[in-house]
Amino acid sequence: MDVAARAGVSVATVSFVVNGKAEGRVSPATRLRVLDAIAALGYVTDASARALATGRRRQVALLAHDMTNPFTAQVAAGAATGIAEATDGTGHLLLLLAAGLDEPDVEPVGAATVDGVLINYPGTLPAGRPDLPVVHLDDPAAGGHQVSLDVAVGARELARHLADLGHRHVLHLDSNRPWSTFAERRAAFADEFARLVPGAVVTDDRCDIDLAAARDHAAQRAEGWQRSGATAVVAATDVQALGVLAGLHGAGVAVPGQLSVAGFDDIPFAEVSSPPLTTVALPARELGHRGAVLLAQVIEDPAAPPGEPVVLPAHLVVRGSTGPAADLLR
Amino acid sequence: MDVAARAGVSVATVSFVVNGKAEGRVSPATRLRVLDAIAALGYVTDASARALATGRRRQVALLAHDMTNPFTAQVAAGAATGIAEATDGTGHLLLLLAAGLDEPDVEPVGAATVDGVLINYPGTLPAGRPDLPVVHLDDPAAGGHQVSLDVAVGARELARHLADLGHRHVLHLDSNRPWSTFAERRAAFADEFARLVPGAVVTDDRCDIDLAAARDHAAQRAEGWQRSGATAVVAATDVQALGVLAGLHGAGVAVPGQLSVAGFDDIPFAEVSSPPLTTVALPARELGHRGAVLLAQVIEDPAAPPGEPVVLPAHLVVRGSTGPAADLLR
DNA sequence: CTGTTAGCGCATTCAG
DNA sequence: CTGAATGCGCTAACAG
Repeated sequence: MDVAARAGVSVATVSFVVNGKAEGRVSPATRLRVLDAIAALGYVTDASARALATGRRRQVALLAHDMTNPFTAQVAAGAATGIAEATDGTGHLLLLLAAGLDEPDVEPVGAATVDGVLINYPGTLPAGRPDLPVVHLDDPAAGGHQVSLDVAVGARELARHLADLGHRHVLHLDSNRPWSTFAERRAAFADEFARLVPGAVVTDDRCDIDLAAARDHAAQRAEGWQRSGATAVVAATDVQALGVLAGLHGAGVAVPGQLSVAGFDDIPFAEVSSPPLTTVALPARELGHRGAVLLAQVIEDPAAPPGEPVVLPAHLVVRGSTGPAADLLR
Repeated sequence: MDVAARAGVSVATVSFVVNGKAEGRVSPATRLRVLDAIAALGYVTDASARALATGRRRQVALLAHDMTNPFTAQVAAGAATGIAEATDGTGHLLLLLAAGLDEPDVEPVGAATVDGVLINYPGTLPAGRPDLPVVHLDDPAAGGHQVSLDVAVGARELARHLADLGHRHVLHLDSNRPWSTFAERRAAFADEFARLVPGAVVTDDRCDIDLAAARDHAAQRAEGWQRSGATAVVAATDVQALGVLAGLHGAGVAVPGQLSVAGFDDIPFAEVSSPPLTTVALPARELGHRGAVLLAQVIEDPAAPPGEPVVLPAHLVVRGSTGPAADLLR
């Protein structure tokens, strides 16, 4: 290092001040001299070299299926602040392993590029590094460290809400992805709904988690749904629910007049649709945040056993897209 | 390496087959033997060590202001596919330097963690590494390598569209960020509008690029806007336009009956709002994609001069939020 | 076609 | 309190 030369000290000394371990090792005077030299030379420590020497990559990855999805984006934002906060000073970076809707590229995880992984893509687990710190996000079926959402509570609130409004037949529009969180949403809703209203019927349908897909699907099925006697549709995600809203609007179906609509997530756009969407709010940002903090701990102490999974509350947010069952009005 | 030992070869040989440079150097037989050993031992090459040895980090960063913004998310998605495609096999990773609305953390760029940077955050430039490959996204004011959007063309189309509908007074809701792309949007629109309609008036207003902020702003100003004689509002971004739509709806203002609304970007949600948003479509995904491809080239050959900036076309998409000027109907 | 060797830039012992 | 030496795991010349 020429920084050492310029300051007239050894590389070790420079290393100490750079890493904040100068305390009790380096005299304040030389420390300042080193700092000056660093500033003068515009020296920046090489992350790769440091990683090689320490074994810490100072990077964590977020594995998700689609950054373009508002929910995922919120999780990412939360994870970013969380990891920054938890490793204050050490500064871990967030590596996004989520591009399009297709399989994410897990190779970098194997390539020892990261110290840990946040997984919000159920079923996708990094191979080749069995002891890599991992925390699962909203994947109750996964083992190990995880932070989840209590979707069941919200789903039950939604069931009660619709029951109170006089609905007896609801169409459940599920996602095409076989993830446990979706199974849980459906089960909790259907069970509670059946418990609450005698003779309740929940019809199942499904489509991709995609605005356009949901819109087209709804536009096409709108008439069928109504003919079947359904007075409300509950979508597995807000993206789908908003698509449904658009599809129904296009088909001339009044919401909530003829059909009530609700979703899960409470993404920002849910608040500004017309009508505003009734939805089970899931704390995406906090999910990411808590997950990152947990991951930082696991990285710190990989040996620690999983412990109780963190469970974040979900609750129903009632807005304008749900109203009295249409058949009551006839 | 124990892989070398297990295969009975030297580390160099292993390195060759791992890096696909075995052609003409290693016999197919030993190559297979090495591959077997790798598989058996579950060996993965250490990215840090490789980076240290080669000087290539195999990572690029995307500097943006808010991953939660749909436009940014699309840019990121495009960049991810672009970088993957451009470096096929070499596989660069995408590092996201964008969390909340606050200043992104540029430190990693300085820490030599990346081979290059994609900047979609005008004004923010990585310090300390003057020769780092950089490509600017949609920042016409920036020098060097860049891929931009021809927002002016779209803005003029929008001006013509509103002029044709009989609008003479439009309120322009700008962003609070002093970025050249926004200045260009406003200028191109206002100039063309003034050229097209005699006595045209464009009133300026502004608010944050935030759904809730725009909604509240619109709800509060709705009456004032109308009293001022404005018959249309053009927002700098779709996020703001959608917020305005919600705010006006809440205030009981009919769109496009009393006030027409238009934006810029054509984010996915613009298509499903009610009414669907008329907007100047900006190819966000391609912006990211092309930017990544360009960056890969610059990384490949840093000495090459910038050349002509890539300019992507923007065009108006007319949907339901714009209609005849209200004063014509009176 | 394959093995040997010298760093890449830094953090960390161990002596001084 | 400070300096010199060692190695992290890998790649790229260079020999053989």
